[in-house]
Amino acid sequence: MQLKTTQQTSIFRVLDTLNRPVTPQELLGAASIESPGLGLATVYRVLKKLVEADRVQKIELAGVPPHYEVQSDKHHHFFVCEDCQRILEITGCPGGFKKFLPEGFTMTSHEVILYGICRDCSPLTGKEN
Amino acid sequence: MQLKTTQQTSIFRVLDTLNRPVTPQELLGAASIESPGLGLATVYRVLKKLVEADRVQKIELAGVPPHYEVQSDKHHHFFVCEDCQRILEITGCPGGFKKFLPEGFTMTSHEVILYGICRDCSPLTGKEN
DNA sequence: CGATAATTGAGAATTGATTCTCAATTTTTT
DNA sequence: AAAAAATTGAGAATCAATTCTCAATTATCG
Repeated sequence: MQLKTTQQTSIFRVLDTLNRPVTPQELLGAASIESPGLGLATVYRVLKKLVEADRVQKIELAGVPPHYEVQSDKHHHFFVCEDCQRILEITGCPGGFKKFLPEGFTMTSHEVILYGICRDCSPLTGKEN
Repeated sequence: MQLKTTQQTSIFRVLDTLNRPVTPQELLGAASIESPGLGLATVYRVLKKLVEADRVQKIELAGVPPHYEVQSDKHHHFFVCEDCQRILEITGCPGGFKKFLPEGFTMTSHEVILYGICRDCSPLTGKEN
């Protein structure tokens, strides 16, 4: 997929710059600065094509609405802040999950999600304190 | 929460008997055998109360609709069959996730989801073969 | 340049999960 | 058993995420 219009370019660039999973709404807000008047429908349209082209990944985790982020090539997992609801990519993985599979089962992939409080929301280090 | 009516009893008993995460629709189908005419609204009503009473857990995993299962006291994770979409509880956990947390972050819980093909859907051992 | 095709924004429509409404039925209380 | 309270089923309503519709705008081609 080639990015032709101003809107498409803005959406992808902003997503790439943010460099973390964001909701379509968040993306609309951020990309609207570059592309005033941008509509949510366009954000969804472009995201859909980018996902199909495998340039963007849709991330669905329990407890938070779907997020999108630029496709990353390296194996990673996620951290969800229970306070601000932000998602952060985590690098690193303990691995060795296959041994937990029941007999006869095959594993093609796995996901690890850590829940907790991020630095910004922590009472000791947070921006609010 | 005490189970008073036939419907409530059936819903909980069937859920307990199935002993795996199921969708409200699946539960409706199974419990309808014991309680003919059972309605989906009642299934949701009872599930909601059971969840509030901590006797049932709502399980939300990416790619599949919400499932419900009787509360289990032991730490566990899930396996999602990419073919039949069934969810299976997995016991065991590698642990040691905290070391992947960025500085200043706190972890309160974690989730591990294994995706793959279950035994029944496997071409070698599946029931269809 | 002028026609045709593609894209966009706004809001309506859709989708899937869940909740609400309300009359009918069942249960509980007295 | 009569009255009051709770529960139920069916379908309407809601809710959040996403898609569709359509007229207006923009881009592309000959």
